[in-house]
Amino acid sequence: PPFALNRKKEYGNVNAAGYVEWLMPFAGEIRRVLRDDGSFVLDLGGTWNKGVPTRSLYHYEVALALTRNLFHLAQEFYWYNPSKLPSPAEWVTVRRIRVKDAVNTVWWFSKTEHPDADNRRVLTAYSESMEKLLENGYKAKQRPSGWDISENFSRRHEGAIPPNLLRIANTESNGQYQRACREAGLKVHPARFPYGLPEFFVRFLTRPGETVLDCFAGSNVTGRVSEDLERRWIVCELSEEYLAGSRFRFGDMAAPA
DNA sequence: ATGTTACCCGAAACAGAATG
DNA sequence: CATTCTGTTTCGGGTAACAT
Repeated sequence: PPFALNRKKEYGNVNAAGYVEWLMPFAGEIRRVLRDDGSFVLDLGGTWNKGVPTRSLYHYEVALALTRNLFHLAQEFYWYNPSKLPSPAEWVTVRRIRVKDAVNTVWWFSKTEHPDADNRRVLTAYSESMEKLLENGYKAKQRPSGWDISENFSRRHEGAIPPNLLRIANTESNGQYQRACREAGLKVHPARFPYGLPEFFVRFLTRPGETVLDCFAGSNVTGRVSEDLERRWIVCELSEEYLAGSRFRFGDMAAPA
């Protein structure tokens, strides 16, 4: 959904005060259509209290409200976008009393305590040092921190289990969607997901043939990802112009209706 | 009193082209 | 094929000046 930014984007943002009240009706409907073992993933960027260099707690208020009686919090993730600009400028680059804000919280909610999930679908390559460790062997013993590390630790699996910090740069500049929008004179959506973000959660939390819903679709990266991963998908978007542009993600180069 | 616009400030990543 | 270069992108904030 749109974040509670002080500087509004062209699609219009909601203020931090009242954000929970605004979001709750959507959350209720999402719960209604969600399978019992389904997941609800919510990407919420942070924001600042107007006029002062202190942080709003609105995204935590959202999490508290949603876990009161609608959802369980399965896990929280952080999307780290290393290519974020050093902003907000007033506090970060002018007065230099804060550092740049480069993570979004991504809340993973579920209807029951055991949503369908499998981290073997999102394994990553082993790090260089883990590769060395697997090559040279590993001495099983109790570590100083108290961890009991067994021989099993030197077994090579299919890959490394990812952390809940997702490092995904958002720098795409010349994709099919952007080029086609420019040619057609349609506005490029000003806040798109990098492909890898929805990809991670669709892989992790759904299986082929299952259905993904994005009710704040924007330029429909989620739909494109779901299509590629052979999931069924349904998206909603308020702006017909963004929806028209999103058709370019599917090779539909005809002038959108 | 309230809304609008211009201005200011700056770091890193990455795709794709060019070069070695 | 590996490296280097080029162009483009990124869910901002306050403030001053001006308009309604």
